[in-house]
Amino acid sequence: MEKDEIISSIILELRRGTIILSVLSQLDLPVYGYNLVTQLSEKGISVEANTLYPLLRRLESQGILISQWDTEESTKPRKYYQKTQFGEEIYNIIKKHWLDNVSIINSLIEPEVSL
Amino acid sequence: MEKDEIISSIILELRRGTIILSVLSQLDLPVYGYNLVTQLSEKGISVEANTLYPLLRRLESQGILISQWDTEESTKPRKYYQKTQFGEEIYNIIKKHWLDNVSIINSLIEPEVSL
DNA sequence: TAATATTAATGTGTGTTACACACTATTATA
DNA sequence: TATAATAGTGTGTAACACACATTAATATTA
Repeated sequence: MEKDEIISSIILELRRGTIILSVLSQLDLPVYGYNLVTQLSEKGISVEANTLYPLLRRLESQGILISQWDTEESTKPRKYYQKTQFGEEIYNIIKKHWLDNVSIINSLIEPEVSL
Repeated sequence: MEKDEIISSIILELRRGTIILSVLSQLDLPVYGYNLVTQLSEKGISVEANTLYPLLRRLESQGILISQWDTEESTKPRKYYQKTQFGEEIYNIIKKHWLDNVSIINSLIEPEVSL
């Protein structure tokens, strides 16, 4: 296994799990999948479309999101997702976990934070 | 799937990947596995021993760590791990990725950061 | 003191889960 | 007619949890 492979596999694991957080953060208003990809990409988070679509479906099956087809517009049919109230609840919980975890890890990797 | 299951599975994914970072952060000096578990636990990171041991071996097989048995002491034999120079390099790279990623995600989940 | 339980320390094996990657499919638009 | 927009499926991989095994030292109790 080469250096680049090693690094990218570790980076992959690092990003893993944070995708849900990123996605949920964008769903205050209804957004469709393809738009999420570009939107997140613009903000520095690169998510594969073929990762995102199953993720959205999974979150919907868990009751975190609901979706609605929009076939009215003069464009390809789009499936808009938004958080349910349950999803909002979940989002706040994992957001807290994230922030806690970040501060713990940051204190581990940068012991000379203070002053 | 119940609420608690959903949450803990998401949290699991969130923690996943950060374990390597946490572990590497503790290996400036040689440390043995069991000690890592307790040490990280004290600092707020709970890692299962049966997660850690394979992880350490994996990192060693990738050249990130080297190990050395200590059978001299009047205790059970301990396998001490420390970063190689390559490991140090990798650590710095993924640390940077982590910090970048954290700031991106934090800006996503807390749009009202400034001032 | 002897017997036993607990802690310290490392290890293996299996199942689950999410992500990447490759692919298909359809409709607008350039 | 080709490319972008939009959604989907299927397979492989890799890491983690969980359960279990093993040995040696220490603590507890008989």
